[in-house]
Amino acid sequence: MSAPQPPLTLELGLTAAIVAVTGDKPMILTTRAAQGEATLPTGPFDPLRHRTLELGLRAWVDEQTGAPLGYVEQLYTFGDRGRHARAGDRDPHVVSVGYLALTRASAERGGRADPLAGFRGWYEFFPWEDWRAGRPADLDATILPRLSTWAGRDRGAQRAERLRFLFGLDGAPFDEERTLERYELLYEAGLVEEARRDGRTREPASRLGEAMAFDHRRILATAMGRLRAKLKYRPVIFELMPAAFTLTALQRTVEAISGRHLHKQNFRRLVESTALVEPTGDTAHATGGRPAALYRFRRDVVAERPAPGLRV
Amino acid sequence: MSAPQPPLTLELGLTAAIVAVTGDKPMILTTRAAQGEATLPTGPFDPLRHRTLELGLRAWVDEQTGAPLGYVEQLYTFGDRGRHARAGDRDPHVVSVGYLALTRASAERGGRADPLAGFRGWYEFFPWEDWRAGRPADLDATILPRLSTWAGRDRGAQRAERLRFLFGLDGAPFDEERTLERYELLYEAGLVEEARRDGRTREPASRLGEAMAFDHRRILATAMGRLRAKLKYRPVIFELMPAAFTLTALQRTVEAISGRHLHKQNFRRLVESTALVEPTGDTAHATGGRPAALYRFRRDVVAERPAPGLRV
DNA sequence: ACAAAAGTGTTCGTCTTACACCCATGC
DNA sequence: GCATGGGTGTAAGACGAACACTTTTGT
Repeated sequence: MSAPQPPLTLELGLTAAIVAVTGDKPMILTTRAAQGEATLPTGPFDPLRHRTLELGLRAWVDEQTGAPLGYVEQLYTFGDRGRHARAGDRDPHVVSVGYLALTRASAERGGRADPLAGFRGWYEFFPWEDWRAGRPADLDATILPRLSTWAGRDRGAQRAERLRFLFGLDGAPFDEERTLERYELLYEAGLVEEARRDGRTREPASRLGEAMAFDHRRILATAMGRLRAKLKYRPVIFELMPAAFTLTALQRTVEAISGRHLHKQNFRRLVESTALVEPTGDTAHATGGRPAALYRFRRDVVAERPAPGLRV
Repeated sequence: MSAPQPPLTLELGLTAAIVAVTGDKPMILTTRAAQGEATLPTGPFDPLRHRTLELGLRAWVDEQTGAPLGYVEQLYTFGDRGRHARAGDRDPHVVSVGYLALTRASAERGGRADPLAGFRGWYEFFPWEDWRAGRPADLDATILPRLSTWAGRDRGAQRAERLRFLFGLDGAPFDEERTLERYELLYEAGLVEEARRDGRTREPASRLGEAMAFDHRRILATAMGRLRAKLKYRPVIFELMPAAFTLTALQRTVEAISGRHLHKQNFRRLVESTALVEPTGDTAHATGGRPAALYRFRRDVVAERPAPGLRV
């Protein structure tokens, strides 16, 4: 910490976006930095203890949160931690590897849970990504007016076209997978708190969703987009479901993740066509109304074979 | 190098799969390790000199090979360099970040080219991935018989089903994007040289494509799969084309990358529907036959907007 | 019996796939 | 004038999107 002997140490950090769904709410495991901003759980990679990056990640997530991770996928490696390292820097340069991990909501409380950690709804950080009840209110109220001003400062129509394309304006289809691109557009336009913090803009502060520390909201955006895309070609949704579930519950979960409303009949036909589930024989007696048949995921079908997802 | 003072240093290596296409041959830039096996070009990441990983990559590739990189995309970060680091290891632990990069074949020869470096056809390393002239001959001759034996040693039918699915057996469609999964299956089955080298098998040697040093063939497989997938939703193919090209040349390039034969008429309609190209007005007078109209990529359409690819 | 949620059958339009033919040039 | 590759129109089929209605329970 004092002697600047080796030129610069390199440290590898692992940052995880740990996702669960409760009811119709997609959740993300966060902790809280000193400044009060939410952070994603982060741990160091120690090559002495762990053979691979993923094993290292599983180990410290288990130690710190007790959340048993199901599916884990590497997202991206970030080498630029905000600023450029300079000769003479005594802090080690941190390279961080972002991960997406899925866990079941019921298993939320492990033994040794970090008291600061907790699951939060991910749309609190990305209110413009929830289109389940149609176009989000925030969008027309605050986001689009300010984005239009920003796009207007562009000589060509490139910004305007990008805006139209990414936010599904005048007839353009909304592509829910482009979460990261939307976040980056808002960052460029100086409308998210992170852009102010990084000194990229002088725009007045605006609460466009809650900010996160470092570039963690960017990592979360990457995770959301990746998960939304993955749903369609891999059966990862079942990592978020309990052992037995109704088809409506499955649909609610897919809707929660993808942020869009789905057609009930088409969804059911789709699920049936994939043959990924089978009835357990039991029924769930809901609050009021007809009881629903319970299904389970046919793990055997997928075990060793690349299996399809739900192309919603 | 002698005193084991800091517990273990971590080093970050950048490994690039640099792709070009000449005529109908997809090429990969390789160099040669001491043992004679081909390697992908690799360089260290120095956080003092470069702000981001990608800038670091571009810098040393430019220095060493003179190849001007167009599109660059991060693939994956590998933490396990074959074996587990142990306390007392004096070598720094190397974590490597794999990249896919595209360059134009014509620009192949830069100034300060490494004499050992050169472009090689990528199907020399992956003969089973070239389905342009129908199912590859090697497949039925040597690969499938040995894989069938391997699958037969499985009590369930999981291996057999996976085999059927990945290699497009009896009616199953061949999915050209699953390059990595096919390579990993061959590795598991002990049929590639790398599996023998890692001590994973006692199978007799077999020349199933040329082997590469370290896990470089695995990185190349990742790059191939990613590029094949990317073609379909981003206009990256034009990074491999000269400024002006005929539609047939474009089709040959797409076919070279994706490893499949395409329908001429459908390909043309597809290209037209995307509006990604426009005629230059000139024609190319080929060896024999009707001259072909030349086209150029409409860079303006894509400049700032997420644009579609060629969904072949 | 009535509300509330589960569950199903059918039609319509678009997008993909395939086939067969004509055109312009060099030798 | 014929071989060679360039270029196009049209029909059949597959797939996804939208629709409205019946069924079964709890209160």
